[in-house]
Order: sequence, then C-alpha cells, then structure tokens
Amino acid sequence: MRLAELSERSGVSTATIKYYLREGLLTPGRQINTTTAEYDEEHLRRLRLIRAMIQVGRVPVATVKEVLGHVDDDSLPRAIRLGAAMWALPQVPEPDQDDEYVQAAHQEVSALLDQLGWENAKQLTTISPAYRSLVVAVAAFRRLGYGFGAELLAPYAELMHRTAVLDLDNMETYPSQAERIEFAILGAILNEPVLQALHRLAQEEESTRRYGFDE
Amino acid sequence: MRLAELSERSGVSTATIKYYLREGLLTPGRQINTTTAEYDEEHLRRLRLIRAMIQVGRVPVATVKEVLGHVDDDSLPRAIRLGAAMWALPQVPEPDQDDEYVQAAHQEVSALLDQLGWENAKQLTTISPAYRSLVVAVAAFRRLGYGFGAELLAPYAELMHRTAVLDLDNMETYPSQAERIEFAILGAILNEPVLQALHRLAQEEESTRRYGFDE
DNA sequence: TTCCTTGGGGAGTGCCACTATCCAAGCATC
DNA sequence: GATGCTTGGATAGTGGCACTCCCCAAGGAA
Repeated sequence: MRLAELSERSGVSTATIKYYLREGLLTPGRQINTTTAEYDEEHLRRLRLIRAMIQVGRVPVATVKEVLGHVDDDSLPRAIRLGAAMWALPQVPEPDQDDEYVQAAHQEVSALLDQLGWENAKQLTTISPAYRSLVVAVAAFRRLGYGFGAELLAPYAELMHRTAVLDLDNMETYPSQAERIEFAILGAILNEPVLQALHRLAQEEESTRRYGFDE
Repeated sequence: MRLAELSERSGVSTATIKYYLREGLLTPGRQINTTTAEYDEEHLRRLRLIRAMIQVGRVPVATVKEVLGHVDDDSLPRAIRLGAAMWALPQVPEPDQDDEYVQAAHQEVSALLDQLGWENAKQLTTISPAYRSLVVAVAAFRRLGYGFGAELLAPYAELMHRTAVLDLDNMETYPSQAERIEFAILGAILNEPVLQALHRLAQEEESTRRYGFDE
C-alpha cells in the first residue's frame, strides 16, 4: 500500500502522515525506489492508534512518540514497559512544594493510601505522576475552601480500585503479550474518556432522577 | 485590594490578570479613579476558580468564560444552569455519522443505556456531549479491533453511576444554592482529574499486586 | 515527450495563552 | 514641586503546537 492508500484507509491526510513520519511517530515504509515506499497493515494499525491517542485521548504528539517508544522497547519487562508508557502520559504541572495547600493535600492523600492499605502505591508517592496529579487537584479544592479529605476521597478510591480490577481482568482475556500491552495502553488512554463520559452521563441521569428536568 | 495584591495573593502575574480582564473572565474592579481599581475577596476567589479550571481541568480560556457565564446567569433554574455549564466543557470533536464504526458504537451505547435503565440519559442521546464522547471512544476501540460492547461497558457504567451518587450526595451537604452550583462545577471539572489520578494509582496498585514490581 | 504522482523537506499558517512594552494619569515622598 | 512608582488600558509580540502548503527531483504511464 502506498502513501495515498494509507491516507484514504485511515482518513488522515497525506500531509499529516508525512508530518508523523518526520516526527518519528510512524516508522518509514519499505523503500521500493527513490520515489515510492510500501506501507502495510501494521502501519495502518499504528496510524489508527496514533489518531485515537491524539483525538480521543488529547495526547500531544511528542508524548505519543514517547509512549510508543516504550511500547516498542522489547528490552524492558512488561510491567516496566507499561508503567513507562503510562507515566509518559500528560500530567498536571509540577506543584509548588512550598505552597501550604499542596503540603496539606500531600498529608491527606498519604493518609488516604494508608487507610486504603495501598502499600504498593504508597511506595511510589515520590515519583508517580498520578500521585502528583491527585495532590494538585486536592490542593485546588482546598484553596477554594472546599474540604476534600481522606474521608470523602476513600469511597471514590474504592470505586476506582474496582474499575482497575475490571481493566486488568479485561486485559488478561487477551492471549498475546503484544495485544495485552497495546490493550493496556489503549485502556489507559481511551478508557479514561470512556469513564469520563459514563460519569457525566450518570450525573445527568442521577440529577434528573433527583431534581427532574427543571426546577 | 489593588491589582498587585490580587496578583500576589493568587500567584498569577498582573499581565495575566489583565489578560483575563480583557477576555471577560474576570469582572473589572470597582473604579476609584482613572488609574486605580479596587478588587475584593470575590475577585480572588473567582481568579482561583479560573486557575483551577485552566491548570487542573485543562479547560480553554474561551470555555472558562462560557462556563462562568452560565454559573452567573441567575435567570436560569439550577438544573439548567448546571447542565449548561457542564455541556460547555470541552468535548471530543463531532463524529462522522457515516462512519461504520461510529454507527456500530451508537448501537452499542444505546443498548447499554436500555440495559441499565437510564431512561433520562436515553432521552438526551441526540444532544448530550457526554453521549457523543462515549460513542467516539467506543468507535475508536472497535476501529482497532478491540471489542468494547455493552457487556464490557455495563460494569464500568455501574461504578460510574455510584460515583455520580457520591457527587450529588456531597453537593447536597452544602446549604446555599450558590455554593452548590460552584461545588457542582468544581465537581465536574476538578473531580475528573481526581478520579483519573485515583484510577491510575489503583491500576499501579493492582498491577503490582498481581505481577510484582518486575516480571 | 508530456504529464501525473511519489516521497522528502522547508517554510508558512492559525490558534492559543500568555507576555512585553508603551502610555498618560495619579499618588506619595522628599 | 520634582521625582519616582504604580495604576489601568491598549497594542504588539512570543513560543508552542499541530498541522498544511508548496516546491522539488525522480519515476512511471500515456
């Protein structure tokens, strides 16, 4: 398949595909001669994955490259590859450690992990981007005068733990390592929009049940 | 309080505050004379809300303006104000209705709502941005060859419904309408990063429990 | 021979969230 | 009353990002 066909089957313009090639998101096709290159189904698949990450997951191009680099790195064991890919995903900016709200949020989140017995996550507090994101968000709540301590967070964390169990159960239904890795990346990137959309739909449903369509 | 103090207490530069004033995100201070304006605690609070939306929620400036416009519109009943504010939040681009994957995803999501008995959400399918987001994400999964039908979505939806119940229960602990509205907006915007972070932390915890730190 | 298409590459575009600079007016201090 | 600072207002500029346009020389087709 040549560039034009790859473009047509993926719905991505040739100019954009060339851009992805330049940026190293997509491996070059098999060069037939100076003016022709041949692409295969794997290129199409990878291109669709890239589009899903960018359009649905709002992942920046540079981050997509980093994530795919980890996915393709056969030298790493699976758990590390997955973690590396996940941690490359966009995160909130580094919080100001001197900020009193950030410090208070840190205490609360740490207490939450103790309360939940998440021993493994606890070991990652200094490095995990997810932990940092959580601290920043809780600090933002506090700054605006709304409490969002461990007692309120715990039931949410419990529900999120159950979704994580579902995620991994689903992943384990795939037989091959390659599929599992890709599914896990997709799960991390596409599942979140799915959860977010379900959450908003559920909010609409529940608030209509409680308050009706108007008030 | 003057501009400089507002800047210092919020941690936002005066240049940026001026930009927000120009863009209409922040109402002008009380004009004392041609060269001085007085800001109050309400301005500081609003500014912090704006920063939380932009930095934690990644909401574009134009959207922040729209959301705040709905929040401040006293002419609308609460349920509508909330809905209007929520629906202004950034969403995935409009899906291509002719795309076969989008149509299949539409079927699946619709079947899911029937199965769950979400009658109210069902009525919103043609207009709700959350519904649209869900369809787009499910279509992206299918395009990559991973099934993500109603049978897999239902348990996630069940968990998301429970988080929505938590959201509304929390909201109802606030006595005043104004606080409830603001908390609900915050809940919509800041809660999602919180849920996302908890989800990723839970994934790290659970996958470490199953597979250990390396493999 | 003429024309079209190919891949490659550099430069340009449009949007966004600021950021920098300038200005005249005011107030505060010396 | 001169000096220096800050104020709000306005305009223009910056840097990043995700493309998008245009040109090129080489190859294949009519």
